[in-house]
Amino acid sequence: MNSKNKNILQQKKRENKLIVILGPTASGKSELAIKLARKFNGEIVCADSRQVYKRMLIGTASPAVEARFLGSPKPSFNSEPKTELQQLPSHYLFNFREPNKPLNVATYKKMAEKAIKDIQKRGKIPFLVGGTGLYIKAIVDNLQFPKLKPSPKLRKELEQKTAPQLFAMYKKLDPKGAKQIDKNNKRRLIRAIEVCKITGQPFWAQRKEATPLFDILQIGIDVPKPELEKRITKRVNKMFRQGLEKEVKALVKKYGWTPVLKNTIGYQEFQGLWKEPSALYSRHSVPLKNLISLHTIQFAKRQMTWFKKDKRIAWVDGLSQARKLVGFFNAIKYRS
RNA sequence: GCCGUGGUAGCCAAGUUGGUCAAGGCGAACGACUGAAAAUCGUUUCAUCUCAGUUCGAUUCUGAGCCACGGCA
Repeated sequence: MNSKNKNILQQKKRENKLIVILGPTASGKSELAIKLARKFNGEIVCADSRQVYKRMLIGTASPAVEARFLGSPKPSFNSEPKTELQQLPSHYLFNFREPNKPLNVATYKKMAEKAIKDIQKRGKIPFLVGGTGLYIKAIVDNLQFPKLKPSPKLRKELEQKTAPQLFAMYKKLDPKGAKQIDKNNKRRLIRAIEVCKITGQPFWAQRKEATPLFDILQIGIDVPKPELEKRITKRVNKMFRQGLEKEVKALVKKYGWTPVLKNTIGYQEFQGLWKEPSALYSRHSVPLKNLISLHTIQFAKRQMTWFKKDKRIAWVDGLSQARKLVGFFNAIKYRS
């Protein structure tokens, strides 16, 4: 290979970088991402299945609460000095989707890839930041989803059946897959049946990865469990102070209890609590806070279970990050 | 002090007309995960208040004690 080609290759590789910052909730991902992005001329792409939604800022600890770079609605966040705001890196895929229009992995993947490429084209470094394991995996491993949209009709029909019935159905359609599938998990069974029925092919054969589109470094933030739990409790308290209850009420008023709201920690817990409008805060806030903290802690555990499997992740303890990152960034800094 | 009710896992809670008893839920630990993923699902873990009596056998029946709750004083 001559040196010219080599150069082009190298150039290409540089243009292809993607840095992923992941970890459980409340581990400090956003903060780290903003710092790094500032330092290395980067921009941030959301990898969080809840921060994509509009008006769900406080309960998802969206970075849009701290700063208004995405035009978050209320003037209460307005007090940040302008210079601070201007220094904030651009954020993509935050706070953009209506909570009554659920986003899913496949759609997310398309959007995120587009955003990443766009950032790269402009010579900046994309930082993919979030805690949704599947969303990150979709990008990192370039997951190829079966090419069909979910069919609400079929799903509704299947929803009526019991898990054993669904399993029997699936077994007929895809005997191989049936051996591996989680046979009590209706949600998975329904999807698997859906794919088989519509495509006429076994579901298992359609779970594919492709070569990654990017040159990726995954950085995980590892916080010891007791400390993480403390941070979570503290953050839940903060959410209430910031007006979580108001936020939830406004959402419910506008959209009703949509699936997204019912499936989000920090929101779902409010269901059925507003019989007398004004009484809530003092009466329920303690048990409510505890419940939300508990669910968040359990969620963090699930996130870690997912992330721990991926041996490519470089774990940092939140302080020694810089050192571990230097090597990776050298190539990029070199460039300009 | 008297009367009543009750004491089953870290918490809530079933049941045994006496038979290797010990459901379930929450929690906890661990895990899975390809178009709902902050979702969904799996595995494991832990118990009969104490002492005595009746009995082949007591978690169940009897008595005493301790504790909790409610009522009356």
